[in-house]
Amino acid sequence: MTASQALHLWHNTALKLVHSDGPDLTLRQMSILLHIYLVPPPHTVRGLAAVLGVTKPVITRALDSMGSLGLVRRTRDERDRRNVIIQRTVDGALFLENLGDIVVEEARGLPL
Amino acid sequence: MTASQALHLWHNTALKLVHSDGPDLTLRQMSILLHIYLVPPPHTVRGLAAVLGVTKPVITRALDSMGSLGLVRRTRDERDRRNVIIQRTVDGALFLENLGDIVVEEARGLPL
DNA sequence: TCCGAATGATACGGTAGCGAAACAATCGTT
DNA sequence: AACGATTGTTTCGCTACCGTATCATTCGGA
Repeated sequence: MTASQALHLWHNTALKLVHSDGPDLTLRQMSILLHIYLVPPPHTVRGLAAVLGVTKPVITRALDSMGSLGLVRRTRDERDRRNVIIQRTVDGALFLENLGDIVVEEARGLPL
Repeated sequence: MTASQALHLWHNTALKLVHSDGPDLTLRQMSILLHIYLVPPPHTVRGLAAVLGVTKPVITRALDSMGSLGLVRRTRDERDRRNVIIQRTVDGALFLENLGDIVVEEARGLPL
């Protein structure tokens, strides 16, 4: 894959995401969501903050937003009640499934 | 490319963008920037609004933001002074060059 | 039991985005 | 010259995000 192809792929995919009337996630929110769904659990606020290199309130806010969108769910860790375990949802999985399909589709139609 | 690979590609790239202390562009801003640099000129506010499917103030605001970041430049169209021509800059080209390199690099290291 | 450490949430002031509507400048036509 | 159409910008009220600092809860060891 060349740099030019990569930019066209990013361009076409971003454009489709803008066109779709789905939720309008920040780059950070997108990163968090992808991390939760692609990396084996458990996921905590502190862990995500470390991985993303951002402060904890950023994670809390992102979980608030995506939680009210139904993309993610919070549960207390019963073994250490200070922790919050972030869990996947059906809607979140569908959302990312759709994203993956868009990327694949755009990659297929790329100029050589 | 499989959907899983696509998601990993998106994940790794988004993560690198979050880590980098570069400008934090919205998905819409990213779309606009890519369009300006990948599609032959001329580019106008109205044209971009139509392509993105958003209102004109969205484009004006995005150009304000990215203009002050040096990623984009505005010029009056002297043949029809109602139009504003959006032009590329060296910094904008460098920014996207870097993005392309990140995507290519991440695509290379993808799990099979 | 008590006290420091750790985790996540909240408060605060500031910035930036949004859509809808109104505005200013310019053009083309009459 | 005058008028309507077109283009881009601005304004308005609103929502959401940011980092810093602080708070509440919980844990674990002295």
